[in-house]
Amino acid sequence: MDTAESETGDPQWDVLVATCPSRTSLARIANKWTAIIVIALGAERLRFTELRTRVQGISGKVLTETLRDLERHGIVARHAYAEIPPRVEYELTDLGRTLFAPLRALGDWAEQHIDEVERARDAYDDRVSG
Amino acid sequence: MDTAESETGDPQWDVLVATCPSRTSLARIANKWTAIIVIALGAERLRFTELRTRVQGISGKVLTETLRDLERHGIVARHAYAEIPPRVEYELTDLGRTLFAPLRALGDWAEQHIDEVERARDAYDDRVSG
DNA sequence: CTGAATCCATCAGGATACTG
DNA sequence: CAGTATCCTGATGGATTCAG
Repeated sequence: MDTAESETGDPQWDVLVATCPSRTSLARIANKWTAIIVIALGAERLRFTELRTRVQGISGKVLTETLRDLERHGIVARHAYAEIPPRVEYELTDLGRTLFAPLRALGDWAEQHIDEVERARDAYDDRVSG
Repeated sequence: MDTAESETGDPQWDVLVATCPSRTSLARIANKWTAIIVIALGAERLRFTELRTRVQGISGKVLTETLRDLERHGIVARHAYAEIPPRVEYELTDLGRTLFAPLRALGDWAEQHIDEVERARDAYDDRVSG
């Protein structure tokens, strides 16, 4: 191992390469809201408002926009029911489910290493301002 | 399994919770440039210009700023040598190395699922504009 | 309830020029 | 070489209001 372009071919598709289309894809998934939304939808299919409740702190506008774009990228599926009042449910697609583990891992990292990160941050700020 | 707060305790540190400090942390790591930089540094310690060359498309300013913040979060270590011309090398800290696998996984995902994503995008755009 | 539309503040990030 | 300092633009994202 392991520069990842060793024997499978396609060395041109490398996120380090600026022109690589996977860059666009990475920009979409390596994102705070994407991560949190995919994590929230990992457990269960949710309707708009439930989702908004779980993903605390997100505005309706941003949730809508992010969901639209995730839908466009084939990561989330949108199910609208012609009822009154309207009901719209969101769930991960098969593709989206393959993304759950990596993003959940990222969320876990953030949760598990909080202390170390905060200590590092305090130490750094001391070094700089102190 | 597995809502992850099952038996280890600390259910309050959940990225879904807006006030959770891990949010800040997640925002820092779930980011395009962070992912690419950590991936680039995963293989080897690099000096500024080498890094800038590998992380194609990043401006000097953004690279500097991102590295500073990663240093502050304890993810990257900066080694400056008092030489002329100056030499500064960056490498992942121990903490940063624990972040490599999750972010590399995200990069791999982007590279491996490019085709599916692009197909989904085309289909979506057809549905909308067509 | 879902979400489109609008307005507005903030910020990410690029270009350029300059310094030790 | 490795930055810092400015300036500037477009994107991000929050708040609010309105509509189906």
